[in-house]
Amino acid sequence: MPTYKYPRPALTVDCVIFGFDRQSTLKVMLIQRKLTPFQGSWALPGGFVRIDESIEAAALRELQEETGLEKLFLEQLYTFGAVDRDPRERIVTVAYYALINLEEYVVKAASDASDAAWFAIDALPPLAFDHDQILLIALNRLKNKVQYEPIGFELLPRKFTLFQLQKLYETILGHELDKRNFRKKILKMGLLRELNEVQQDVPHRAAKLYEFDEVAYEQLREKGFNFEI
Amino acid sequence: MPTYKYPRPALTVDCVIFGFDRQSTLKVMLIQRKLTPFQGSWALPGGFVRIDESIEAAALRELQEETGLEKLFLEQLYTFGAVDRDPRERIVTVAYYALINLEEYVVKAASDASDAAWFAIDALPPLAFDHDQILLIALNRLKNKVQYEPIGFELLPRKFTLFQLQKLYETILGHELDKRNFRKKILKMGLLRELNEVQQDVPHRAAKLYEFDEVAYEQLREKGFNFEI
DNA sequence: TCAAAAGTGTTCCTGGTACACCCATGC
DNA sequence: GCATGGGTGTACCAGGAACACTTTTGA
Repeated sequence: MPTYKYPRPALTVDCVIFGFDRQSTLKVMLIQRKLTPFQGSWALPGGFVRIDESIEAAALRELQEETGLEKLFLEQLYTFGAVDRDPRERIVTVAYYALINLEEYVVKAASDASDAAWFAIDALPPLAFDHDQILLIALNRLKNKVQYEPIGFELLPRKFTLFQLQKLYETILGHELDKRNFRKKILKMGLLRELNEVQQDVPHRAAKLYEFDEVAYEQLREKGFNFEI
Repeated sequence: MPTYKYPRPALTVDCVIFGFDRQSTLKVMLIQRKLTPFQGSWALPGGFVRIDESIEAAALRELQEETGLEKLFLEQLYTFGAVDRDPRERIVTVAYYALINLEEYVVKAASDASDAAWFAIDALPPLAFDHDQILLIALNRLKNKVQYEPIGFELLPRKFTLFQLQKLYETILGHELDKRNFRKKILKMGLLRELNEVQQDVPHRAAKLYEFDEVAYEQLREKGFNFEI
C-alpha cells in the first residue's frame, strides 16, 4: 500500500573515491560513461539504489564493484537534488566519499580490465552532470575532516613512515609543514606504534615504519582526547 | 522517458527546527501526528519532495508552512535511508536543520493555531520513526558548527546582549564559560557592532545591545579569518 | 537593602612556530 | 661525492585559562 501516489524522483548514489599514490599525489577514481547522456565523458562511479537496500549498502555495493575492496572508509557526503541535474529525468543522488589505500588496490585492479581510471586532483577531465560540484564538496570535506579526525591513515599503507604521513597532510591541506614540529606533534599524541622495521629498497637512508594504533585512539577518545593536526 | 523502471523509494524532507528562548533553553519544534503510523506521537515536521522542486525548496516550503518565517538559516544535515525506517513502505528522507529567532516567531505563531509545539531538548517526548536519531545528529551538528561558524546569532534577536550570547553558547555546548574571557574573545574578533542602546525593562542594570556585523565578517573571512569560540 | 546582572585586567602557563645541522644510504 | 631524505632540540611569543570585585538598576 504505497502511501504516496505522485511521481517520485529516482534515487542514486555516487562515490568520490580518493587515493594517495607513491608520488604523493591525491587521486580520484572516475568512470568513462558508455551511454548517453555525457557519453564518453568521465563521471563518478555510482548507480541506482535498489528498493531493498539501504543507501549506504548501495554505496558499498558500487564501491566494491569498482574497486574490489572489502574494507574501506566510507562516509556520506551530501545529497544533491536540483531539479535539472540530470537531463533525462528527475534524479536525486546521495553522494559518498571513500578513502582507499592505493597500494592494496592496484593489486586487485590489475586482474579485471575496467573503464575506471585514476586522475590526479589537479588534472581532472571535465565531468558529467554536476559531478564537478560533488567532487569539490568532497575535497573540502576531506580537507576539513583530515584536520580533526585521524582519517588520513586510511589513504596510506598499514605501515608508513612519518615522511609519507607528512606529505599526505601537505598534499591534502595544500601547504607545507615543518618537519620537526610535525613529528613532535604527531608522536606526542601517542597514536602511532613504532615498529621494529624500516623501509626497504629506498635510495636513501631507510626510515622507521609506524602503524596507526586504533585501540589507543579509541581509549584516548573516550577520555576526551581530540585529534588535531 | 524514465530511464529506470524498477520500484523507487519515496523521498521526503524532515526539518529539525531549533529555537532559543528567553530562559536560555534550546528548543525544537515538533508536530503531533494525526495519522497512522505513530498516530498521536510527536515527529519532526516534514513532507514529500515534489517532482518539480529541489530538495532544498521542499525543505523551505515545509519550514514556511510551519513557521511562517521567510528568512532563516537552513542547512542540509544528512540523508536517512534504512530500508525499514518507515513501516509503511520504503521512504528515504533528507534531513535539514534550521535555526530561528523565537522572538520573531512567536508573533506569527499566535495568529494561526497549529498542531506544532516547542519542546526543550532535555525534555523531549518519544518521537516517531527514526526521528530521535535525526534529532541527535542535528544536535551534534549544531554543537560542532556553532564553534567554528557564527551561526549562533541566528538563534538570537537581531539586537542582543553579550550575556545572552554567552548563555546561548553555554546552553549549546553544555558547559559554562568564563565571562571575562568570553567577552574579550568575542569582542576582539570585531564582528559585533556596539549599539547606542541598552536593554529595556530588565530588573537589573541594563546591558548594552550589540548586532552581528555580517559585512565585517565577510570581509574578514576573505582575508583568511576563521571564527572560533 | 537585596537580587541580578553589568562591566572590567592581570598573571600564569601551555602550546604553536620558527629555525639548521649532521647522518645514513644508494647510485 | 652527491643526492635524498632521516632524524633531532631550543628559544620565543601569542593566546587560552584562571580568577574577584565594584557598579547599576528595579523591586
